[in-house]
Amino acid sequence: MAAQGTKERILAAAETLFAESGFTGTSLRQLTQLANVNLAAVNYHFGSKDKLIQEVFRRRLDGLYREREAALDALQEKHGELPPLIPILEAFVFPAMAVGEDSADGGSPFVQVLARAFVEYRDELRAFLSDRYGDVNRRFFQLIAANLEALDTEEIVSRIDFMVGALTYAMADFGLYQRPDDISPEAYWRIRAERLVHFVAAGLQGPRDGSGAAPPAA
Amino acid sequence: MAAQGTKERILAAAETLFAESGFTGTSLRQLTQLANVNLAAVNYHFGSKDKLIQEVFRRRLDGLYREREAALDALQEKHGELPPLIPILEAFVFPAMAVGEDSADGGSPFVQVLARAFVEYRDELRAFLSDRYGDVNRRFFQLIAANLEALDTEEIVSRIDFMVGALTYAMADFGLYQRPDDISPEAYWRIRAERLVHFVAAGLQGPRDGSGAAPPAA
DNA sequence: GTCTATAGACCGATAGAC
DNA sequence: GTCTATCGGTCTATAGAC
Repeated sequence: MAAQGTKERILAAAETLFAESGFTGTSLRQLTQLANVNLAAVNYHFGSKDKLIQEVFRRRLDGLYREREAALDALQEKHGELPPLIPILEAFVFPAMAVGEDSADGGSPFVQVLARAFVEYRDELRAFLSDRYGDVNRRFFQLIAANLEALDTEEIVSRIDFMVGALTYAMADFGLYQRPDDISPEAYWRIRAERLVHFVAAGLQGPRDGSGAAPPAA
Repeated sequence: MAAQGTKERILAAAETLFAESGFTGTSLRQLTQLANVNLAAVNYHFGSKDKLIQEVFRRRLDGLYREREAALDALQEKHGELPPLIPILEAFVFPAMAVGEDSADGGSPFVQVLARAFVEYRDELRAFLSDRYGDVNRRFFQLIAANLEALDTEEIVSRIDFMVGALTYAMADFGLYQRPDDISPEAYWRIRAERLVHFVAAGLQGPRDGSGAAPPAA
C-alpha cells in the first residue's frame, strides 16, 4: 500500500485531504507532508494545484464512466432502446460504489471529493468535468426522462435535481446511517446503493400532485 | 436596503459571499469590502471569523426553527399525535423557502450557506447547530419514522438520509432547473418546494424492495 | 466605533543547486 | 527527480491613533 511512486503518493494524499477539508481548505504543504514528498514535487509533477485537483478526478472518473457506459450499453443490448428505470439507475449508482475500494480501510474518500465538487465551485474543474463526462451524463438524463414521459420537462428536470442531491449526499456518506459492526464495508455500500436506487425510483415515479404515493404505513 | 448598521451590512455580505465561495474561500477582506466597512470591524463586532459564521446561522435559523416548531404544533393540534407524512414534510420544507426573502433580488443566499455547512465541516459550527436545533430535528425525525413503521429502523434512517440530501441540494439550488422568466422568484420556490415534498414523500413511502413503485409512465 | 498600520503566519509557485 | 530557499502575495487578528 505504502511507498509507491511520488505521483501516486501525492494523488492518494490529495484525495484524503480534499475529502476532509476541501480544495481551498487543503494546502500543498499539508498535502506534501502527508504524502512524504517535497513541497516542490506537486508543481513539478502536476504543474499547479488546479491541475492536481483535475487529475484527482480524472484518475477515478475515467474508469467510473467507462463502467457506467458499459452498463448502459449492456442494458440497451438486453432491453432495446429504452430499458426500464430501475436498471438505468443501477447502471449509474452501482459502479460508483466500487470507486475508491482500493483504499486501505474500506472507506472511499473519493466519493466525498465528488460531493465537494458540487459545492466548492471551481470554473476550471466544472468545465473539465462537463467536457469529459457530459455526454454520458446526458445519455443517462435522456433515458431517465424517457421513462417519465407522463411528466412535463420542467418537472422531470426538478426531479432529476432531487435525485442528484440524494445521490451525492448518500454517496458522500454524510448522513446518520452508520455501518453496523456485523456487516462488511462492501455489504454496507451494496445495501445503501440498493436502498438509494429504490428511493429515487419511487420519488421519480411518484404522482404528479398531492395526496401521497401510497397509503401511509400506519 | 443599503446603509443599515455596520453589523447588519457585515452579516448580509457574509451571507452572500459564504454562499458563493464557502467559509474558507471567503476572506474577511473581500467581505468587509463588499459590506463597505473597515476590515477591523468584523473582529470588533463579532470577535472572530468563526463567531461571525455562527451568527450568520443563528440570525436565520432561530426564526426558521420557531416556524418549523409552530407548524408542527399546529399540525398535531389538528391531526392528533401523529399527523400524515405530507404535512410533516411541508412543515419542514416550506418555512425554509421564506428564509432570506428579505434579500434585495429575491434570491436566497442563506439556503446555499446551509448546504455549505454539510460539506465544509467545522466542528465548532456543528456543535452549535446540534446544540441549538437538535431537539426540533429529532422531533421531525420521529414523526417521519412513525409514519413509516412498516420499515425497520435501519431502512428508515437510510431513507431519511436520502431525504436530507435531496432537500439540501434542492434548497441550495445547485441543480439544472432554472427559474423560467415568466414566473416570479416566490412562485419558483413554492413550486420547487411542493415538487420536493412530493418527491421525498414518494421516496420515503416506496416499496421495500425491487420492482418499481408505480407502473412506468410509458 | 471607526480607522491605519502592522504583526505573525501561511499560501502557491519558482529558481537553481545537486 | 528531488531538494532548499525564497519571492510576492494572502490571510486573521490586534494594537493604538482618532
